[in-house]
This record gives sequence, C-alpha cells and structure tokens, in this order.
Amino acid sequence: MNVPNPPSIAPPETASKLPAHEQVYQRLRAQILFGELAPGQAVTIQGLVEALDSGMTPVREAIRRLISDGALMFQGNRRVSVPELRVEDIDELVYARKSIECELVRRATTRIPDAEIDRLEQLDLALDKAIAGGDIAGYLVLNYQFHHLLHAHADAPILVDLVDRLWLRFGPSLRVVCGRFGTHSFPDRHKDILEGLRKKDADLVALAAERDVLQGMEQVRAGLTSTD
Amino acid sequence: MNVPNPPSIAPPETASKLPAHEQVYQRLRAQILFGELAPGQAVTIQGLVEALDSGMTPVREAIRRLISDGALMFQGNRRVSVPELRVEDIDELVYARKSIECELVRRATTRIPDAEIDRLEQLDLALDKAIAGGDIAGYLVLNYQFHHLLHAHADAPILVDLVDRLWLRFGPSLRVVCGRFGTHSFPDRHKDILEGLRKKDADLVALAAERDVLQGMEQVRAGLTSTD
DNA sequence: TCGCCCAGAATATGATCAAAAATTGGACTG
DNA sequence: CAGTCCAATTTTTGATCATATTCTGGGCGA
Repeated sequence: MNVPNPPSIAPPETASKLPAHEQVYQRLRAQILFGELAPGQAVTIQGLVEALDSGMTPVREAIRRLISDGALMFQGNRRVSVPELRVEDIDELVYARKSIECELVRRATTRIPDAEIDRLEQLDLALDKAIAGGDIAGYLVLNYQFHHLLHAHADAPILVDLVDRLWLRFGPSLRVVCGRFGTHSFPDRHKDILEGLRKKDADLVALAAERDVLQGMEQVRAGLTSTD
Repeated sequence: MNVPNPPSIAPPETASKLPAHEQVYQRLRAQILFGELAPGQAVTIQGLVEALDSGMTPVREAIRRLISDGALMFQGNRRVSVPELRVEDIDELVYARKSIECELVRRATTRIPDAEIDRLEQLDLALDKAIAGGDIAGYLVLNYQFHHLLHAHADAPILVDLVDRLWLRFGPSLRVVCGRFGTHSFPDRHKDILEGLRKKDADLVALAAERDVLQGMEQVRAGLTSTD
C-alpha cells in the first residue's frame, strides 16, 4: 500500500486532518457559545452521535472537555445539560470579566500592529451591518470574533483561556436576551475601543472595554430577571 | 434471560460508587496539583492504563478534562505532557490570582462562620508542623486545603473554578521550587488572614491574601529563573 | 545524509453491561 | 366510579471494554 500520496492532494476536503473528537468539540462549543443550544437544554451522548454522525468516543471526549470548560454541566445523575445562568452568577461574571478583559486590552494596546486594528475595524463594520439587519447569530459571532482577535494580541494565553471560559458561561443566555430584546439596545463601545487603540491609549481602551462588559452583562441580567 | 445475578458479588472493591473516569480524573489531578508529576514529564494513555489498572476509555476522558483544565498539555502530535511553566506566564498568574483571590477572600470574610475559621486555624497549625518537619507533600496539600476551604465560603463558584485552574498551572512548579529551596522561606501570611477573618476586616484579609499570592509566585519565579 | 519502512501508540468503532428515567398497570381512596 | 399515586416493567441512555484502524517517530539501508 505504498501510495505515493502527494500530500498536496487535498483540494476538496476541508482541513479535516483534525481528529474527530476535536471537530466534535469545536462544533459543540460554537453551538453553545452562540446560543444554538438553549440554557437548560439536555444534551445526550447518543443524540449527538446521531446528530453529528460521529462515533461515541469522540462525542464523549468532547463532552468531557466542555464540562471542564463550564460550557456544559454534569447534573449528577449522568445527565448533561447546558447550564442555566443564575442571577447571582452575573456579579461574579462582571467582576471577573472586568478584571481580566481590561488587563487583556491594556496589554493588547501596546502590542497590536496597525494592520490588525484595521481588521478589527472591518469586523466592527460587519457587526454594524448584522445589527442593522437584525441578524442575531451574525451579531453574536462577530462580537465574539472582535473581542477574541483583540485579546489574542495581548500575548497572554492564560488570561485568554480564563476569559474564553467566562464567555462560554453567558453565551447561551446572551442569545436568549438578544432574541427577546433585539440587538439595537447595545450601545457600541467598540468604536471607543478602536479609537483608543489608534491613539495607543491603554486607559481609554480599558475604560471602553469595561463599559462594554458592564453594558453586556446588565443586559443579560435584565433578561434573566424579566423571566424570573 | 432472567439471570438472578447477585449484584452482591463485589467484595474486594472499595465502596467506590464514582464512575471510573471520575476516579482517574481525581487521582491524576491530585498528582499534578501536588507535583507528583514533574513539569515536562510525558504522559501516555497506555502508561496510565497500566499504572492505574483501569480501562482505556476512562483514562482518555480524564486526560481530555485535564487538558481543558490546563493541567496537561496537548503537544500537537498526539503527545501529552505536564506543561512547563514559562517565566512570562508568572506575570499573568500573579495578576489573575491577585484579582480573583482577593475578591474571593473579601466575599468569604463576610460569609464564613466562626466554626469554619476554627477549622482554618487547625489546618494552618498542621501546616506549620509540616513545614517544621520538612514535609513538602504535606505542606502543599495543606496549603491548598487552607485556601480552598477559605474560597469555598465566598459563595462564588465561577471565581473558584477560575482559581482552581490557576493553581493547576503552577502546582507542579511549586513542588519543584519547594524541593529545591525547602519550605522555610515562605513567610506565613495565613496568620494575618486568620486575624482579619476574626475581625471581619475584609481589607486586612485581602491585603494578606495579596501578599501571600505575591510571595508564592515570586518564589516560583525565582525557581524558574535559577534553572534557566 | 536522506528516504523508506516498521513498531508502537493513539484514535475510533461497535458491542455489551448497567443504571436511570419514562411508562404503564393496578390498587387504593375520595 | 373516577382520579391519583405507587410500583414494576420497559426503554432509553451512559459506562466500559476489546478490537480494528490510522498516524507518528525512529531505525535501517542506500
């Protein structure tokens, strides 16, 4: 079976060199992060095996990782579900996000190249379009990409890891809130962030980021208490 | 096929109702947290299957969780190892630990009952004995238990989860540092913490906790740079 | 030194066993 | 007589294992 196998022959396939459990993980993670799975919704292994047309082992491993991420919740009796955010959780999220994300954007301010600021600006423009068009899914994805790209330039992998975990916690609820209230009520702090980045003013950026966090979390809080 | 099947046949097994993957996870986690696995050490699935006398699936799931915890590291090519702390990581750990642990102890100060302060004091006494006796393993375990018990009373599960993950990152290196320098050089800030708790003075407790974090992390930094 | 091949480890599958939830049947009470 | 609650059965789901398959890395030969 000595296939000459030019590794260049991989045109139609997407980069499916990733192991199956990794692909399952990425897909599930995105579904949770962007609210395609509702808070409280039960997740079954066998259901995912069917839905994703995968084997059992990759699904199990992906679920373990997501539980460790806080994106899924082990309900004691072997049951797994998307956790429902409690009102008390909001305060913790606000504090942690403010602390860590502000530090991240400060670090990013001094490190990010101008070309990457341009990319951020393009993401923000696309984000505006999504808002104008009422495209909630697009809004959530672009908003995440904006912050994630910004954080990536902080050169602080441990802090980014912590923040990613926090976003996974409120992602599902954010979707619910947007679905109920729409996206229009989010004042756009991204413009302030971009301005601060251009001026290389870390204080300005951190302040804008803090307001962005606060406004987002208060929105979620309002959504949670209204259904209570 | 109504097999009478006496399920009572389980004499040698310890009363371990926990699933196997959970047990494997707990054991591995403790080994990493308390430095029984050295930084940089490679971890193989089959090695653990033999060492823990378990099946392959539970070991795989435990490893996935620990990778997500940051306690293990996926080296790209199917290889898994205990991550080595880099010097640059220390700054991130210091910032994150200061931010989150100080908030945790502030919250704990107003919530912890007196009886639990007594338990903390007992832990601290045992900790002094471990230090006096040069019992590094005991020191590491008791130090973790002290902080963990304190944090548990903050009623902030999300923040505790973040901190746990941070401790997993420097645990292996802390063991190395203690093994090299001994435990004597750690000035004991726990007494200050206990005093602040008794007085219900959150500022005092937070200050002591901050110093505890700083001293511990600087110790680790010194250990890392000396071998560099 | 470079390329090929092979040993060994990791990945992935399906089967099997055990446990828990859902359902149904029956008995008891108002 | 009807409604409700308890319990046993059924069925769905999770946990584990044995095994086949794939991939990586090192050794061997040219």
